[in-house]
Amino acid sequence: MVSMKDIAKRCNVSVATVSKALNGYSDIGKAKRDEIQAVAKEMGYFPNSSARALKTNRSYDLGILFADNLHSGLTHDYFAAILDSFKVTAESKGYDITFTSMNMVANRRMSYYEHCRYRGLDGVVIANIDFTTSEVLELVRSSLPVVTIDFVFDGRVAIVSDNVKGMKDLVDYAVSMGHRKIAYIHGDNNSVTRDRLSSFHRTLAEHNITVPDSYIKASRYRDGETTEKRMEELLDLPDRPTCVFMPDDFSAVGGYSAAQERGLHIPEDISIIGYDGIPMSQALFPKLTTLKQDTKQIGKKAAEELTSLIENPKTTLIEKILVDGYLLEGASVRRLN
Amino acid sequence: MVSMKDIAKRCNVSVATVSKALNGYSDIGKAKRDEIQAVAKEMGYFPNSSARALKTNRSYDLGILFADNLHSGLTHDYFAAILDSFKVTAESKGYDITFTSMNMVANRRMSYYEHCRYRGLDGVVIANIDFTTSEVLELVRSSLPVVTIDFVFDGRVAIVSDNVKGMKDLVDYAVSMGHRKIAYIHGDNNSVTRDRLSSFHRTLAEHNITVPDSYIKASRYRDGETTEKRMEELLDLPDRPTCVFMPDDFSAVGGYSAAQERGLHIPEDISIIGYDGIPMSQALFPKLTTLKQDTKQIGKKAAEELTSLIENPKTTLIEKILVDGYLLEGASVRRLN
DNA sequence: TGAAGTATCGAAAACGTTTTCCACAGTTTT
DNA sequence: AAAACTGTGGAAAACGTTTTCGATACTTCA
Repeated sequence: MVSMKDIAKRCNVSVATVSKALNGYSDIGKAKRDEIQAVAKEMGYFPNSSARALKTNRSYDLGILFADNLHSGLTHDYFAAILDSFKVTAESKGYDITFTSMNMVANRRMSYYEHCRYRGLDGVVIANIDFTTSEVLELVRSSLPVVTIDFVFDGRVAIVSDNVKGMKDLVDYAVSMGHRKIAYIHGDNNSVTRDRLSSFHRTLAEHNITVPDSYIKASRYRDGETTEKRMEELLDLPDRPTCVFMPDDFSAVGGYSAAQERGLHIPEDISIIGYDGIPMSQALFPKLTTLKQDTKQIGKKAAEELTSLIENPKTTLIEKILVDGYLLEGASVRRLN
Repeated sequence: MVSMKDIAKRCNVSVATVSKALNGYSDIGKAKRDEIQAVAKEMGYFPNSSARALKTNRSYDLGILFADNLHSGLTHDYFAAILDSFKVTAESKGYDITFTSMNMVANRRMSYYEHCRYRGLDGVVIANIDFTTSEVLELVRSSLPVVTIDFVFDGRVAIVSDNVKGMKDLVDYAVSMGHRKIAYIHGDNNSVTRDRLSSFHRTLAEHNITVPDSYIKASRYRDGETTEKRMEELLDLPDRPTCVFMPDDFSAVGGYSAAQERGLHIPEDISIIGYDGIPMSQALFPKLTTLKQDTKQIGKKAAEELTSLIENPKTTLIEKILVDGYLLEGASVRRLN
């Protein structure tokens, strides 16, 4: 590998001069600067990020923490999409992305925080399902720049998909289509679910619609089988709902299956509404009506906030940045009026 | 940050001794070693990966190169699953994972190879769709340890899903179910598709079954809409096939839609076969019969081969490592005999 | 008892940068 | 003509490690 020393030797200058020429310092003559840059390019020079990081305490490397209980890992559509968007805009700003999951060094397991320090990461984005573990808390309470997704910590900036508005839009839509008997199979018990659930109830209340307890079922996100079972229970109800909200698009397929196995047609016999707006939802038959979460925007904002936090620490903290989704009208909801 | 120097001062030893105590060298007394380790832990010491990498030329960081033409990025189920598995086993071996996509440094775009050198990556796994770009070639021809997925380069180790055997298994299955009129909507023109297509033809020939040209349709991977159109064309054929192979599970949903929109039932009226075995395929109704690619094994093998290449450069190269999948029998194929 | 061996530790160089401070020349101001 | 800038460049320290080589003290052996 060709280093600054090699260039310095070839140009008969010092390494300090080379550094200045290559990094756009002003106290250097134009002639020398041009010569050095030319030689550097010719010799195929590239800086060494380790040396640079060692000296400057800046790695231009961002961590992403992404661990969920079910270990769906990168196969989780929603987070994968956010991550991808995060990656794209972070890279455009000159940052690399490194995973900050569990790791070993010297036979000892490092905590997330330790891992970040070890790698000298400039900041980290947390896109977890479970934010309550002590390791996550250690990271959040540290001095490292942190941005969280869909979870709010005091004093930390969070990018959150507006689940309240999203659910309201969906309920409003279902009601506008004439539905009054609306059920909700919800996902795991976390802040996202609580937001959606309370918005579900509040919006129905605004429409003066009461929802029986039997219309609220607990399933789990991305769990088609469990959701299918809950759907069957709803379909077996004496006073069956006309429209059922699913935990998410993926498990909505379980809802489809439950209906189709009973010979019911969607949306003629039963209407179904999803959440997420993943590509698959529009490949289903009939196309799923769902709320498209703006994963691209979420990832982009996360990267922007994180880099701004890094490069400009005095920025006033807007703690919570809400990102709107939008309703994706498929053909899975029947018009009743 | 507490460094070795701090520990050395506190223990009245030199940094060299601290380094030895912490890294398990033999030329150090047990008493001192224990004391130093205790103090290190107490002071919350962690090594600095940049300094270490600078000195040793080993970063314990692996690159993953993952760029496709459609920019499906991390939302590509198949690659995301492989990546996740790669990540898990690489991490268990003490390596971190960094993305090696395009990147800027000093306002100049780096090539993949330059990027790897810049970050001092120990090796890189390439899981691309398109392996023919000059940048990928530059990387492959370099001296960096490289493992490729589903593509074979001379002198490089490749992990490839056995598409020949996979397709053979599927065709054998369809034939065993009594199907003779079998169509194939295939994906983009690349080596994977060519393997599957030739295996499709060869296996049918072994069964003395001829397939009309009109039964072979070109679509694109993960493209539900195009696949749906091709499926419609097949269904409109005067001599309609009884069983249709899809490019992949995701676009198979397009096949389902085409059939269901015509009021056809799966598998009673038309049988459908997918490829990949992604979770969604088993959430469909009816469950899709497909070939489950062993993404977990592929990712694991890739990580194992890459780390072994790094840590033990003299390993004899097994250039091509085939990974078997297995048939996932759903309910989307009707028994005709 | 002297020589040889062994165990333990440290000094110092090195990895490739960045950055501060100083030096020197030439130029402008008094 | 002295003083004060200005522009350009270099010396050297520093970042936190690893690693070689030598030094010292202590054992062991003949």
